[in-house]
Amino acid sequence: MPELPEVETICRGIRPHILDKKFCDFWHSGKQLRWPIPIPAIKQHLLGQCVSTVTRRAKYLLVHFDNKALLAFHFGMTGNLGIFSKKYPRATHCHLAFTLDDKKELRYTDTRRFGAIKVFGEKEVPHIEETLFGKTGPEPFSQAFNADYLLKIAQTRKLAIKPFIMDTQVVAGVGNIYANEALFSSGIAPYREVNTLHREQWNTLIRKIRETLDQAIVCGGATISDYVNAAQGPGYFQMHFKVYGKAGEACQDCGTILEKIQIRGRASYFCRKCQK
DNA sequence: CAAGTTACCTGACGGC
DNA sequence: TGCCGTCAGGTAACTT
Repeated sequence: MPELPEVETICRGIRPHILDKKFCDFWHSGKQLRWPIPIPAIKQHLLGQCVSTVTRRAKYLLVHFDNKALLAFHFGMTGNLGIFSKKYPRATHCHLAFTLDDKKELRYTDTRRFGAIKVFGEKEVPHIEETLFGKTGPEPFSQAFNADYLLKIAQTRKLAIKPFIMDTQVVAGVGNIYANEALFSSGIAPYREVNTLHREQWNTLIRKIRETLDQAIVCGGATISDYVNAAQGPGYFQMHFKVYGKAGEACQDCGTILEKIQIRGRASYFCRKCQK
């Protein structure tokens, strides 16, 4: 899916197009996403309302309305949002479309339908930090994501570092691609058990996770497979991966052939010499 | 409680 | 050409 940088890119891309616009009508495909599309809540809380802000939390994109209601999108593996002219035919896997008062449409597409859409009314919104994000860890750019925190939660666990940093309860927004990239940049092997990492390594990893995500956001989100940014163009620049998808190629730092292994069922790419 | 496995769904790709 | 297996950005419900 869109990992954090892609969600951030979609967020920044659609924000100027929907800010202060009214949600006048909607259409849906009738297909289920991870959960059913909440038709009654859309009618009750969103129609006739204007967008006040558009934000991101973890891998969720959040559309806030003047009546305090909230529309939350999760993109799963293949979800995306875009602004289209009403005349432009809907894509095959478009599952939800909102007509705005400028006659344009905000369209959600999702080939694999692993994504999710939730609506919260005014009375539910104050509780989403417990309901929607109750088990979600700190944002990677927040002060709460620090070495003390990681040392504390890692000391009793023997999990490999890669699934650990991909765990949304540990830190929000780091998926498979950027976990691989940040670990390479940190010189830490993906299978390294978390209770063996020292404070200095955690500090390096925190810094590299932030740098990796930040660079990807600057690049407009990675351009991979069917991901297209909210402006419907490719990422502004091709995000350059150092290890992801590069098994069999030479490490850019030492020339060793990069390897691919499975960790917890996820493809993990690394350099055996540079990462310990 | 931690950690491993499976399921959800479609499409692209490689081998035969 | 087509059939089959494998794999893909994520998450949550299972089991061990």
